[in-house]
Amino acid sequence: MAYKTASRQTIQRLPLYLSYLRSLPSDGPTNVSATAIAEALDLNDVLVRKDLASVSAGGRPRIGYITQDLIFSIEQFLGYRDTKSAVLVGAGNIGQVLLHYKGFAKHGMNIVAAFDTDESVVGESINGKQVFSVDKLSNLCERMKVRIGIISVPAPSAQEICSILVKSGVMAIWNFAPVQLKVPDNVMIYNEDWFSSLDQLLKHLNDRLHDNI
Amino acid sequence: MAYKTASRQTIQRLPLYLSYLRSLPSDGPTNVSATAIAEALDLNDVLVRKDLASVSAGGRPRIGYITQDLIFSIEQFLGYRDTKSAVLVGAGNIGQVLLHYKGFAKHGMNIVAAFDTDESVVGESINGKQVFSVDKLSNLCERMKVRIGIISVPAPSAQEICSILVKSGVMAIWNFAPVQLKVPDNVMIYNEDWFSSLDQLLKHLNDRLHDNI
DNA sequence: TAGATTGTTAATCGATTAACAATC
DNA sequence: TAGATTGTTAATCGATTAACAATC
Repeated sequence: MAYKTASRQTIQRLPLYLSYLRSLPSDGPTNVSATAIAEALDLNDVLVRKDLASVSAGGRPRIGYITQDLIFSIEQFLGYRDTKSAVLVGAGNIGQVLLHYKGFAKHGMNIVAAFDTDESVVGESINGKQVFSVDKLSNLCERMKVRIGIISVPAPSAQEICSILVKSGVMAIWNFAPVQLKVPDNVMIYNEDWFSSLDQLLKHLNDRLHDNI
Repeated sequence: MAYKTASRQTIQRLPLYLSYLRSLPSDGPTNVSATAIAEALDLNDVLVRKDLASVSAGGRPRIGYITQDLIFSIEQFLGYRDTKSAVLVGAGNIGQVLLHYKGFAKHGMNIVAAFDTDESVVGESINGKQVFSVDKLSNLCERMKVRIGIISVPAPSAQEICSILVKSGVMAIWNFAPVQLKVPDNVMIYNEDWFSSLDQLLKHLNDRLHDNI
């Protein structure tokens, strides 16, 4: 199969299409048109067609795409269809939220273990996931060939944990600590930066309030 | 003062500049060049200058910008310098994390009260913020002219809470529930969509793993 | 057939980068 | 002065949208 690529923007929209397609009634029509998707999501229809072209085998004029095939293609493209293991470090507030999330499986990610330094949490089991001492982190990652690390520790410890993860073979890090982590070029960092969207919200609100004086 | 505007991208970068500027040693030089900022943040220097032009009174050739003035200008532009009140609805896991966050004040936002339906939490105080029954939500928002609502309730209740907030005069909503909320055009929604960045991480990891076969 | 829909090619748009003159 | 730096104007780049031919 030719290797398909997609722009960052396209990858951001694909999950939207997926959730729309999944929301369609299962007893409804088996086909769906790019025009319909575009209208439902308030996007340009050509844009939708271009995005879908980077994922699917293509639709048919007058008919559109076969809904189920499209769902499958998007899931496959995004990698939802083969499960990847992840470790979570920091079983505090945010860590607990993540450990309780049920949606990760649908996205093809499985948290196999949690880690913390706090002795009172170590040994416990949260939503079926065992919490280990951070001492064990490196060893487990290497043994299980874990490629995804989730960092939900306080900011001051984040870099240290990050370095351990990288040394243990982790290739992608999902970072919830408000720190700019330093990693080698071959490791990907995704920062979950709440303040970024808050800042935009506040900026726009501010502008609106001033306009209305 | 002429009304300054900035693109969405610029607004996203301004907080980066701010955090870099704040990180500079206070006993160091009082000036900073766009070139230095650009290098530190791995950006193009002309880009930085353009961004700063939309915020500040301008720098001087050979000297650069006065660090403190620049910090002030960015804070002012982003609206950090006048505090806005917010209410938080849903004092569960994520809600607790947000209530404990200390950084909001620096961004000009203050959570004045929390709300929940769970009787066992109502009446309690989390990090100095009182938790009220949701019944009181509408009344408090109107009385205190609150313009920001933070939704951290489970997905099924999100739309209902959202409607109450909108009816009570809230103009901007920061949504942590994984739901597409419906609001009038004049209300701004900012979704904190964890899955979006997770999807990109997983997609890239997938591509990398396949490349290396 | 007529018309809805796809997919492609060209035009537009906005953001970034390059080139360069102005300045201290 | 020489050179670092700013800010502006033009070129480039990538993404979106428009126009349109192909198809069922």
